[in-house]
Amino acid sequence: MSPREPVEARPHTGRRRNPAVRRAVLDCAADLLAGPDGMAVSIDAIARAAGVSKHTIYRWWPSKGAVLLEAMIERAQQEVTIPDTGALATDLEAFLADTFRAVEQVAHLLRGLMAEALRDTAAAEGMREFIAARRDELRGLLVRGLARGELPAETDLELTMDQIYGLMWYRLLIVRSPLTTETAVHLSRTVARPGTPP
Amino acid sequence: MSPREPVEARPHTGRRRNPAVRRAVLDCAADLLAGPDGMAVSIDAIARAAGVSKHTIYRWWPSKGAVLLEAMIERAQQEVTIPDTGALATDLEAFLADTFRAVEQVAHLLRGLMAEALRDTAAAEGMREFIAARRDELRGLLVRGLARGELPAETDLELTMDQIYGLMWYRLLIVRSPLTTETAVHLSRTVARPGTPP
Amino acid sequence: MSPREPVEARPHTGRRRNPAVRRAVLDCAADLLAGPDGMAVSIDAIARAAGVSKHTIYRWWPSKGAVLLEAMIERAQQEVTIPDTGALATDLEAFLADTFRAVEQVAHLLRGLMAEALRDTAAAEGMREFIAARRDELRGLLVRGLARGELPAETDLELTMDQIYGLMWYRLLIVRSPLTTETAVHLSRTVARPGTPP
Amino acid sequence: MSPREPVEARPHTGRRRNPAVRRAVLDCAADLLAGPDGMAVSIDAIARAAGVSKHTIYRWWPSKGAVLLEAMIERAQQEVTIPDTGALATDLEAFLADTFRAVEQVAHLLRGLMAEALRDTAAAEGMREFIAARRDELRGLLVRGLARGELPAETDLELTMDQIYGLMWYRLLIVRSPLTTETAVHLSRTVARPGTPP
DNA sequence: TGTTAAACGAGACGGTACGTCTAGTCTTGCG
DNA sequence: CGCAAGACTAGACGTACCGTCTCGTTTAACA
Repeated sequence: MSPREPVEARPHTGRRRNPAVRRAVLDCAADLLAGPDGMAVSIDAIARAAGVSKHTIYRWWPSKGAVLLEAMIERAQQEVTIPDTGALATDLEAFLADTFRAVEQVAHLLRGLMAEALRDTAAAEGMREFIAARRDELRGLLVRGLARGELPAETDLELTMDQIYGLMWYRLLIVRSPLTTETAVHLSRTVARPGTPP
Repeated sequence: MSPREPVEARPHTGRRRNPAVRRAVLDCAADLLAGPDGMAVSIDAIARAAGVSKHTIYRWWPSKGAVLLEAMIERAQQEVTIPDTGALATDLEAFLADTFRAVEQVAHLLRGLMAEALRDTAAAEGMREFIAARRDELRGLLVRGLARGELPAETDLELTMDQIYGLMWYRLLIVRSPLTTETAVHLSRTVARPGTPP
Repeated sequence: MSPREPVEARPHTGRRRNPAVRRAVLDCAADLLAGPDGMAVSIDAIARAAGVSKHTIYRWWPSKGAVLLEAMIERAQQEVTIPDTGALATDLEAFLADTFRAVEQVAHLLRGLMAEALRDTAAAEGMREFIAARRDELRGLLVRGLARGELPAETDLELTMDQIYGLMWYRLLIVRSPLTTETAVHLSRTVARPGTPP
Repeated sequence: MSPREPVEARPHTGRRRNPAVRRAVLDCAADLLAGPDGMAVSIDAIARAAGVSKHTIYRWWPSKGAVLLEAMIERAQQEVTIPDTGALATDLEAFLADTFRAVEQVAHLLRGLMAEALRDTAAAEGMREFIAARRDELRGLLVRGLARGELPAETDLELTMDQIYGLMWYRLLIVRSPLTTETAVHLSRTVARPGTPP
């Protein structure tokens, strides 16, 4: 990611919220987090980088965490498609590969967001909501697989998901090892043993 | 945890490092984190609570993260014994139950430590070291099980461990659901399927 | 002064300046200054109280100081009559009593205006003009008295006026003691010693 | 007044308040007020100029007004001596000349302080205290003159002082005409008519 | 009768200051 | 020397106000 030019030439929009401002803030927040001193980005720094008044940031976002959350969501928006081919093993593999790819791209953001969420309750809540939504997608996938008998009947879905997302966050936040397509393959196999019958 | 009396009556030890100071700092740090406004404890607050000079803290620890790390280690020291009965399923179950119990007791500390580690590289490094040590214990357990054929030969141990510790941290940091003995039982079963042969 | 209703029902006047707007702004500015947190009234507060857009205020007045100045002038307009009975002592007394009465009524405004004038050169200039006009009235009075020999021939008129208006502002801004009719009487006597000959 | 070097090389004093810091703050505050954009000096600007943390300023002074007040007091400290030769006319003249000279030197400070006092009640209170002390000095002088019969027996001392100090502040804040030794002479004559008998 | 020009409300925006907070460094003086 | 006390710098936090801007609506004046 290039160092992003000083934002300029952003015509006023009068009494309407200026979308360019929103863009600039979210982009700069994301970029700064990805930057060299990434961890710990200040609102002042974002405001300065985006050529935006601090006041404007606080007008639209209640806290730093909220800015990072929205920046992350926007960047992660690149559609993790939810496959449904009828075979859990392949669906899960595709879903995870896709998810991991998306997550790796916003790894910096996610770390910064987490740092915020660990101090700011509101940020934590927002993050949990986002996570819950994503979790629902995976649950749907697994439920279908379970219904088709592609998972042991006694499988504890929540536990399974905790293992999957747990591994993801663990690598992201703590050990910082990469989340590759290969990881997705291996992981989906431990969950949906491929030989499991129809 | 009771609100811990104001530390007092700590006689000088002259030119020797005063162990009581170390104790007071670590204890107060841990207690404050567990307290009502837990997240985000300041060095000033710790110093005040411990009746200790900030300077003294910085003489012995390089940063806030280091204090929290050591506090956590001390508290977690309550010996997670590493069982070796010859049966992976039961050993793993015992180990995880023990680990989860210990972790739940220092959950606040771990969250505070993580918040620090996400900003302070040094703290992160210290934490990773501690985590690696703990991981080695689990690896030993699994390796023995693998050697006895209690795990599928093709099992990727690192991935398995990422799943286990991932789940643990995921619940700790993000979803904040409890890590019970039951969790340990279920989890160890998904890893070492009890019926798996010798 | 009653808390002044929320301004409402002010029909548009199209491309003509709306006199009701001017009224509302000046009245609200004056009232807010007289209010409990009087010192330091913001344009936003005036706009809100007057139910007027900030833009409208800045269309008609160049700065906050200008608004306060005009508000003060309007309120002070209650005609300080310039007596000319032929006797300086009584004329001066009447003039001062009248002036003091008027000034006491806009004391809040004058303090607020002064606060502004001490920061904003333009406001200061406007205020000086107003003051100079009022000063001219007093000068006329004194000049006539001097011509009639009711003042010592060597009297320095400017110094005398500085003493009179100085006392007034001094009490207004600094010691905040009241400017009563009695003050006017005493003051006019020290200036135009009543026994002074014809 | 020269632009005052960037303050530097100010050795720590440990747990003792650093007098050099106090000096730097007061000096820079005074200098900035005297500077080209004199009116409206910010705490940030003072801190920057003095090479001092804002926090340090707020540790020792409760508000901007308090800083300006102390800066003014320090600068005005250049001992207005209180003469007592036994002749009111000459004593008063000397006192006023001295006072006016001192006041002219801190005119900028006094204006800035007044601007603050008109918004900040606490600053106003502090200023009033200082003014009252100075007023007491003058009162002593006049009381002695009155006792010696150098003033008309019916003279209202407070009114007289209001006229004197009123003129001073009026010129300082409003008309901005200079307070010269000549002013002192004229003024003292209107108060203590030189020919007034023993 | 339409068209245009200005007044107006709403309120976003950049800039700048406020006063508070924390991390981490430093010095004094006691024991 | 170890330590308590606490001053100090750096810089982030979130709030407030100023004066400028643009939008969309409303009416009066002009074509």
